[in-house]
Amino acid sequence: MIPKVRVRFAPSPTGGLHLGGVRTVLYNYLFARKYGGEFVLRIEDTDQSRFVEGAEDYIFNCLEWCGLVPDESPRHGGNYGPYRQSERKPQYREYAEKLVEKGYAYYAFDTPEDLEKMRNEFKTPENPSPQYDSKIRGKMRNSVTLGAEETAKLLEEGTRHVVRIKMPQEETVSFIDMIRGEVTFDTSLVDDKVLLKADGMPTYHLAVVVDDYLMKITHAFRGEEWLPSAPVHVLLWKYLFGLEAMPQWAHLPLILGPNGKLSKRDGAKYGFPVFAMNWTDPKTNELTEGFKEKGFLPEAFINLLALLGWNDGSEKELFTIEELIENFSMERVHSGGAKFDYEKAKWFNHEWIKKSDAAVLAPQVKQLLAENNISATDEMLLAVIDKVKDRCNLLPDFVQQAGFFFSNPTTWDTASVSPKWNEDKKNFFLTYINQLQSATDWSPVALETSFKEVATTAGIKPGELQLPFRVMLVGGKFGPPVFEIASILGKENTIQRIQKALEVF
RNA sequence: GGCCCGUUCGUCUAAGGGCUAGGACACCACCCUUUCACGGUGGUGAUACGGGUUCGAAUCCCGUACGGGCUACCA
Repeated sequence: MIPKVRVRFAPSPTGGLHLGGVRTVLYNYLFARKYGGEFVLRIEDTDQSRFVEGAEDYIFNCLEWCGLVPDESPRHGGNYGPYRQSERKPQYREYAEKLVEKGYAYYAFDTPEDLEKMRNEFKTPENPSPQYDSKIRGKMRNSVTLGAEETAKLLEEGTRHVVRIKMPQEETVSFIDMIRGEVTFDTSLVDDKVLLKADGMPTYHLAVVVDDYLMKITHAFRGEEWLPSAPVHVLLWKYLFGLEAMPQWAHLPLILGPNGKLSKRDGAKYGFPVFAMNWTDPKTNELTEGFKEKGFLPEAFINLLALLGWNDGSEKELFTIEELIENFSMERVHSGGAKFDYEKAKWFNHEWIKKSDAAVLAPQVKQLLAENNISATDEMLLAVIDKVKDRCNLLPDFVQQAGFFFSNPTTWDTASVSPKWNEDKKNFFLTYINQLQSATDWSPVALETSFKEVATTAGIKPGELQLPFRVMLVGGKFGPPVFEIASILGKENTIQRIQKALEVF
């Protein structure tokens, strides 16, 4: 029987959720949905010193906004809980001790000062960062050097200690990565990573293996930055549960910023967001803007992230989440890192705004307008959104593109009008107002027809009058075709705007 | 420094030995439009380098260069 696909996303709740994290969630989610499996969210909070208030709530909010809701999590429950590693603390020690018993790990009593001393002592230009490895192991205070008796005594006395994996000498560890194929490591070159910390909490290395096993994870996806420690995890699987039970790994390529790996600390300093949603650091109160607040649609955000490192082999670029689920495959994930291109990201959003129904956009647009003290009437709003959404890349663009429909201009781009403004043109508009007063057909076509008739009668080229007309109605040189604007504005408001502008020009 | 991963237009990528290396974003030009967009047409622009293997290499192998990641009792 083929086991049911189970995947997990395991963030540490230490701050904002960035692009790469969301993409990892997305690939997990797509994979789980595609194969009818389950998507688990596990909180990796084994480092209590890095606990950040509100970070877990924030992660859930981001996932909800993205529409990537887990099947199992601290919030959603499930049969493999608890889903916070801090709440699973007791069981890790058991596995760590089992490893020590079998000779695959050992107790180490070195203090942080001892470690620092060791690093300084062995640091050379050729080896700037000495590792606690098989060569150094024999020179430190641990159960390998101290012997059974002394070790037992220290343990008895409650001496602070950690458990380290004893990396074997000159063994080759390899595994098949779903994206990269076979990856090979020489164990002699990997250090004796700490598995259980002095406070009794596991490190990531122990926790990820134990929990993936206990939670019956079948496929483990994570960022490429984990590749160097993969041999440790493979060995732990071998020692503890057997390689047959190990999930299939896929190490996702990194998403790069202008200067390498996009990290949480980069915030918005590149001129584009890196977090899914606004994040305020509770300690410094520093706010980092998110894609949501910047005006991205979640569908667009998901779409652009999916295509950053993956494609379906065709030239299709716009995908709904359903289409992504159907077409996704880990084998088609590109192995090289991808530099994030904000211009293209905006293009994706533009495309999604264009294909979204006005009714879907309406609540958000209304909110945005309200924030700018413009109250939009519902009757007009849908028509307006349909007219202007082609020219909006980000949601806030609607403020400029749609705002003038609901509030009369208070400033006018007179610089574009004045140079060619004259009495004849003013008279034209006076005449046109009269014409409009008695108009019964208020369609764009009718408005344009009468506009041209009056212009021709006055002996002025209609084209020369359109720009002033636009500035009268809009305030500036932007917006949809001018007669469509007038049509939506209605008779009273259109005439009112012309009269007002005539006083200013 | 060591280890690991990677390398096709400026950017994201297609082409799993075989036509003039395709598409998208961005950029430029033209068309449409007497605003700005949308749309349409066209254009500039890439296989890092050197060796092999092969009738034939972007594709397979080796080396070099470059880029990235890791090198914590962080994840």
